[in-house]
Amino acid sequence: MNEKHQIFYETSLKLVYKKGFKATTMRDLAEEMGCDVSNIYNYIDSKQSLLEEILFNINDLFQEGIDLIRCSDYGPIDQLKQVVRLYVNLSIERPLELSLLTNEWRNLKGEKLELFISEREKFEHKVKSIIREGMRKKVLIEMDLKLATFLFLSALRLLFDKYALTENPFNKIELERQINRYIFQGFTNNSK
Amino acid sequence: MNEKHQIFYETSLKLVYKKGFKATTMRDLAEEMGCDVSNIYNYIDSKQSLLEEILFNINDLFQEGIDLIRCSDYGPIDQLKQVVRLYVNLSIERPLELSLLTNEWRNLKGEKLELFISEREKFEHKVKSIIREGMRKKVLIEMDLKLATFLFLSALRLLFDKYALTENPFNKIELERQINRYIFQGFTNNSK
DNA sequence: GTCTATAATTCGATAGAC
DNA sequence: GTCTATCGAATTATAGAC
Repeated sequence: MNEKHQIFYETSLKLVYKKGFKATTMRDLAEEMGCDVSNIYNYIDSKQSLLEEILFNINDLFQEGIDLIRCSDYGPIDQLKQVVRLYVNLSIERPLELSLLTNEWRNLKGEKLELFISEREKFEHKVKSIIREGMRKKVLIEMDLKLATFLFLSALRLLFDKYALTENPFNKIELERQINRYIFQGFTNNSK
Repeated sequence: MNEKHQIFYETSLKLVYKKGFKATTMRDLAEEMGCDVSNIYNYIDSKQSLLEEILFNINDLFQEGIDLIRCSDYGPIDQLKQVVRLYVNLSIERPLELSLLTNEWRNLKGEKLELFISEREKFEHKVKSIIREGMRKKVLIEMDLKLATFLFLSALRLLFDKYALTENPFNKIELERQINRYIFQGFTNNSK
């Protein structure tokens, strides 16, 4: 990936985030790059391959992250806190890619779509296995495993929205601390 | 809205949910309806107006719901539990519309897009005011108000995904109970 | 690498006969 | 309400000159 490709990659990210993949035309990309439509095909093979590149790049970071966490010596709760950290870090550092990951994957086609879905399930399954272990050890509350995995991940999955465009009031450490307290201790104040 | 319009409306919902609004063509809709493309314009004015109708219909249900909750006599936590119930009910009864609400609103244009965004902010503001009151009364934990609102809503916002396609293991009451416990008491088991 | 020009297709929408 | 036929615009992508 040379320099021009890199510039094109980041320009594409911004535009697709803003307008959506389907609504972003090659002409839009060319205008944003300040070149002709035909030049874009020097950097990529097709519009479709651009989406594939973006989505599988960011997917790789999640898969690497969760694998590192799972082979660590931490207990279930600390492993889940590492998952929180993974999402916080990527949401801050790569908010646009995370947005496309949740909003644009339906635009993949054929075997790429199937591959993506299976990767997504693989990731969820790994998180689920941590939660299952936490329930088995009684450090997490007993509840439907699938629902628990969904609830735990849902807050993290939309986190990018707070960082993709809006300025943010506090630093990464404080954000992580508040999210962890909300998730693990709950919303109700029991300190009284 | 006559009967044919109703059938078309529901057919559109399924197709747009499955393929996305941009990727769903008038020809796709016609094929699914078993009629010609030109017939569709007997039921709607344009493809764009179809999206507007769907999104503002479901938006109205949320606005009515949150307004009813806010003018009730319940305390902050019970009002938030009513918000959970609102999402659970709509996620079960109208999962496709909820999916479009979160995934397709970017495809609105001009003043309709602006209107939608302002409606969305209005709803969030109302939820936020309940949470603010809960923090003031010390029944909710002290934390950044914006982050708290985001975390509370994020789990509810993606709930439709569990009901749009997948079969589900437990009933509405049990689902609501488990979500409430997760949100308000937290993920950690403190019963020991 | 960059442009002009254009192919080949698909899109939303309409006119007009029945 | 339903069809046939089609318009005009927009789309992705390519060929070929420089």
